[in-house]
Amino acid sequence: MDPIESGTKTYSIGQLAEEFGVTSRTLRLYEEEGLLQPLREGTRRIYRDRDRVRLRLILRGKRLGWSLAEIRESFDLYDSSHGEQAQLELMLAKLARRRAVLSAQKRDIDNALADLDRVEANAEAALRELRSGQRKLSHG
Amino acid sequence: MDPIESGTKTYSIGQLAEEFGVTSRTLRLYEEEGLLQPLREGTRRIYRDRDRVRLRLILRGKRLGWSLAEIRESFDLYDSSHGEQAQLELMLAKLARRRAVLSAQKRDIDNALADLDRVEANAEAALRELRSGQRKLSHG
DNA sequence: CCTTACGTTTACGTTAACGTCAACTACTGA
DNA sequence: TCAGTAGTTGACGTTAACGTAAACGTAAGG
Repeated sequence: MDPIESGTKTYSIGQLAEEFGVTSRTLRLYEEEGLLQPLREGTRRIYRDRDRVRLRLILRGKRLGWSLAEIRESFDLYDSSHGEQAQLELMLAKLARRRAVLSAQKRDIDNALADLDRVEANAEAALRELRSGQRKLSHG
Repeated sequence: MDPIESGTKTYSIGQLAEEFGVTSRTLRLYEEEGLLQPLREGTRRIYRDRDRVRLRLILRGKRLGWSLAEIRESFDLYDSSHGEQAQLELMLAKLARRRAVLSAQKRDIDNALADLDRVEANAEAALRELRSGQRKLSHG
């Protein structure tokens, strides 16, 4: 069985931390907050691939400016796709909210990028000015 | 002069706070942090349209998860498009960094939206299941 | 003149997301 | 056997971004 590494690799806290560029303190905090659930081998934490997937999602959430509470909420959403009717309907509502926020955020980014474009064009023009001036000088 | 309100309207701290859904404490903090520079009328703060523009940018930054320090840095970038050569080149480098971060953030959002799609589809399928079950029941 | 509304500064309180340190355990290689 | 490395659980420290409260000033209205 398991001829080519069927994805059952495990990781120590140090390995995982290093791989994702965080500290072990951070991983323990995420566990306290219910965002990660590594196995235990005695007292040591054992992280599996599913934990890596979660961690990836956590860090993506952070890059989007979410709090740990919001990230946990999103996990709860993802996990509860099989409930009763009221549950599911509430979930769909929450998903819609998230979608709206994300879309707005996307618009914000596009606007910010457009601003960047303008400022960058200005700066480049100013630079060209300066350099053409320099050329004249060195040829004078 | 000023026949149709040429954009010289001013605002008290309370008005501005209310309009943008923040507290006056927040506006004072932003001022302390160098993000806003309202005029003074005696001791009272007088906000002009340029302050509203700034505030709008500040709040956009916050929605993107930026710290106040990062927001101020972006203002500094925008304001310093006319410096000497070294300045301008440094600025272009910083702009490139920002652009990269924003683009990455945009990819993150797209991925998050795709995840939402999947979860939402699941939930809707589950709901349809439940409802079709209900229909059977009420027709039995 | 007195209250009410709105503003001011100063300063301490609070929450999130970690950093840092201490004291301890467990395994490993020389 | 002992040093070194990596892990563990507390617990206290720190920074950012405000909230909150105290003590005071000022203009308007009854």
